[in-house]
Amino acid sequence: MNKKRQLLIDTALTLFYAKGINHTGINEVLSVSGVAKNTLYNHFESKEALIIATLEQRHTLFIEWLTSKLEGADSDQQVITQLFTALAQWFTHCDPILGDFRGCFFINSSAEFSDQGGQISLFCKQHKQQCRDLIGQSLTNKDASLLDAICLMKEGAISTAYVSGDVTIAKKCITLLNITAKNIN
Amino acid sequence: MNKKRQLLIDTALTLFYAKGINHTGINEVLSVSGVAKNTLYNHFESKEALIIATLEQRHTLFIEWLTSKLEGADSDQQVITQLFTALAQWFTHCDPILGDFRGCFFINSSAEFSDQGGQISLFCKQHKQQCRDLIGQSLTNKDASLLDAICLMKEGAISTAYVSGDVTIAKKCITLLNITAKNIN
DNA sequence: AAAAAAAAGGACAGACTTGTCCTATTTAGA
DNA sequence: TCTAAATAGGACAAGTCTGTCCTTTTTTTT
Repeated sequence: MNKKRQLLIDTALTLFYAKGINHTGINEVLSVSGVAKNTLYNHFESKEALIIATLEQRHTLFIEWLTSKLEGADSDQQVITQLFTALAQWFTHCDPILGDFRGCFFINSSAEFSDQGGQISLFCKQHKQQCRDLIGQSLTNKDASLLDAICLMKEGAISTAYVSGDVTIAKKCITLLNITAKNIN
Repeated sequence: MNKKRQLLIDTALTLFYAKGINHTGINEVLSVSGVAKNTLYNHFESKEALIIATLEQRHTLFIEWLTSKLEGADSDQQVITQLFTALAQWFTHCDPILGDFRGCFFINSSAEFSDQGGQISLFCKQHKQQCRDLIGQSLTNKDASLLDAICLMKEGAISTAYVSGDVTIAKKCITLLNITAKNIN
């Protein structure tokens, strides 16, 4: 049965993202999901294995979300607009796919586990790289500078929205990046 | 004696920043500092009180560092150059004041404690606001847009340097922000 | 030098954590 | 229907954590 496995991943991801991984015990995942401890350890070798599975789940979800949001953009200006409009929706808790905004799950997880070079940090790094690649493919300007600017602003916006609580920042990025895009060559 | 109190804060800050707050127990702070548990709880009501004290310590240190790095800049272009050159030094572990780079202590702490509206999250938010104010005071262009761009890039650079391990990103910000600065009006 | 405050050094409680093991029950496949 | 796998439901071990309490020693102040 993969149903129990999936239920555990879904429950763990929700709790990990909402409360932080270290503040969520295995027992809480079990009581919320209604699954027995025996079953969890049949599917996952350890808590870390469950963490990795939640990272993979969130990664798949986020890439799907990002892909759909970038779809149909046929100019760099449109890529910028669509991307940061989508981020604004996420920040204001108006996105049904990504759920209640509590920052970036991967940035948060990297912060919780400062095991540099470890499995968790490595996964977060790869996630960011794939997001960058995806945005890069949507751009017609293949100069790396514009992509740099967009990704920097994206990371900055996520961090600012979460730490400073400024959810209006995503919209400002659109104006700023359009200035950059027009003058980068 | 404030010496013991300060020693506890220094030791805790070093460990908290290096390993994360949740992965650093009180007992480790005690054994590394050589202070007795009794003494710690005479100076601090709880672990959370010690955490707040380390945040205050780091805040003071960071503001001093930022102030010194922005000193003498008499153009916006120079503010940008000096700020991101300083960040580059920090990222490459070449800064003796801020110590080994492990991301932003405040972003990390916010990620660890998703107690939105809680004491820790609030302090992190205020720290970011004060950094913004300090940079804003150094700028001659009092339009908020340039300040927005600089702060967004700064947050993005810190996050990218830590999660993606790209320490070259700070230098790229200088070029990008100079484009923004020239075309923002 | 005497009195008071601070710190050391442990022991310990209580709660929490992950992970193992056992038996009974339910579910799925042959 | 019969068999085998999966799950439930606990008990439990071994470790962690924060925080309290005690006595003894050191340091500071009067």
